[in-house]
Amino acid sequence: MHKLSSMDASTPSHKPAARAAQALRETLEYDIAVGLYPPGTRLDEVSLATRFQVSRTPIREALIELSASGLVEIRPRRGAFVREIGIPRLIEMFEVMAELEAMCARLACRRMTASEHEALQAAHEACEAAAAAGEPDAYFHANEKFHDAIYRGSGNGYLAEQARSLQNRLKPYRRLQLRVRNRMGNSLAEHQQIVDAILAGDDRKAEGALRSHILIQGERFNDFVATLSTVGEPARSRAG
Amino acid sequence: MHKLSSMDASTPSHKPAARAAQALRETLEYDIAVGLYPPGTRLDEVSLATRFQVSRTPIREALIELSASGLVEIRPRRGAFVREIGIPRLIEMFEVMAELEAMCARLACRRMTASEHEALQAAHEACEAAAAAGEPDAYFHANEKFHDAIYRGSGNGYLAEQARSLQNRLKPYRRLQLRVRNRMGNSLAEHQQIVDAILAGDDRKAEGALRSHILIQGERFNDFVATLSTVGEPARSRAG
DNA sequence: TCAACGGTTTTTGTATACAAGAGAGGCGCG
DNA sequence: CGCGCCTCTCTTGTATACAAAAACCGTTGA
Repeated sequence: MHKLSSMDASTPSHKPAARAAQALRETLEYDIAVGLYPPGTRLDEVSLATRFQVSRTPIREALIELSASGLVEIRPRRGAFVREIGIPRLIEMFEVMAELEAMCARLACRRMTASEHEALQAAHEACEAAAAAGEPDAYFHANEKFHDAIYRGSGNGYLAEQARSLQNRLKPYRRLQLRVRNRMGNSLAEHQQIVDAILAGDDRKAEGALRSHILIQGERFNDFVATLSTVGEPARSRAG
Repeated sequence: MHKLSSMDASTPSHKPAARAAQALRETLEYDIAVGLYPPGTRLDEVSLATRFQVSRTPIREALIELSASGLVEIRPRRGAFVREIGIPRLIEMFEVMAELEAMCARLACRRMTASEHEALQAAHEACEAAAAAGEPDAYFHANEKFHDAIYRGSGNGYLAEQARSLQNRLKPYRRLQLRVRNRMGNSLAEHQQIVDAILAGDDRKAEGALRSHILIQGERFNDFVATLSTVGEPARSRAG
């Protein structure tokens, strides 16, 4: 192939990549997530093509994939823009996320196998370790695995996929609010309740615990952005 | 057979289409839904290009969009195939659909406006009319509008989008099972209960009614395919 | 001075050309 | 006669070329 070496400069992983477009999509996802391309940014095809040393074709394909996943918006004959999610929409997404996770928890109570129970506990302990060490990044990753263990435990592969996808979509925002004072400790306590409920098979309790666990995140995020009210809004400049 | 001279020959709508790729996607969605391309079919790019009188480029873009929505699967260097959903996966999807709709109902109880109440009742009456006339197709469309009224009533735009998207994905299967004996009448009765609960603001009841309304569909579908067990499977003949 | 108009330029969308991997089939070998 | 390898073809994936639409910008007229 060509010099793909430069192209994953910003991605942590670097696979051979059967199709360049797919690798490009992942790279762009990452770059958008970390803020290299802030919301509202126009993603110029030729600039991206020159940056990644490929032609416009795979760039376009990657942008189309991103638009399907909702990360960018393609306006006909106008180009691709990093989608601005806006606080109201974000709250809506957290609301849905809460319900998906609650559903996972409910199903997990009835369907989890013994080995899945172990995996859940292991993930929980990893969270404890990260929290004890006071490392937000480590906690963030352990937290992802914790939730993923519940998704898997739902015994519903489609549900797990959807949950994972939305979790991924909300990732940058969840990450932000982890910095809120004592959020890590509270999160861990909530995890403990969730684990207890699931292991006890109490589906009502597990469902409720997980739902509020997520809703709290949404609310905390809401508080958080309220603090930065002047910073959160100017992105809306497109309306002119 | 090949003389589908105009490309939207099989689509009901015909817009000018800013991008051909998007129109192509809709056409292919429709064609797959109605069974023109059964599950497992390989979607050859050049064949599609000649059929639609365009080059491979917009075809590829349409296929990528379809793969993102899950309708087709793109295997690297192998081509695009109409995705075989398989009964287990389908049941999983119905399970998620039930939860999404239940959530819509719950939220709708608290958030629906007066005009949305009217819209819901109007949609319900349209269903009654179609059922009275004994027209499954008309009922199918009225039913879609009925459910959409609830999605909208949830006051959660993201949720509504997701619900609509999944409903669309399940459309062909729901349509199938409408033919089951007396399903239309039962469906209507369930609708009545849902409307009553929502108008009364009884979120628990509405949630439960809508959830079982969908789950019943899934079960009926399961029964239905069980009947055709010999017909449902042969698509897996790749090994042959 | 401002607004509307027309040409120019940039950028998207599509078509075509080219490269490379995957599969089929034939050939040789065991 | 069966198995494996090699070649050849067919298809996908990418690059480039071209068309058309939209943005840009200066001009012109009121």
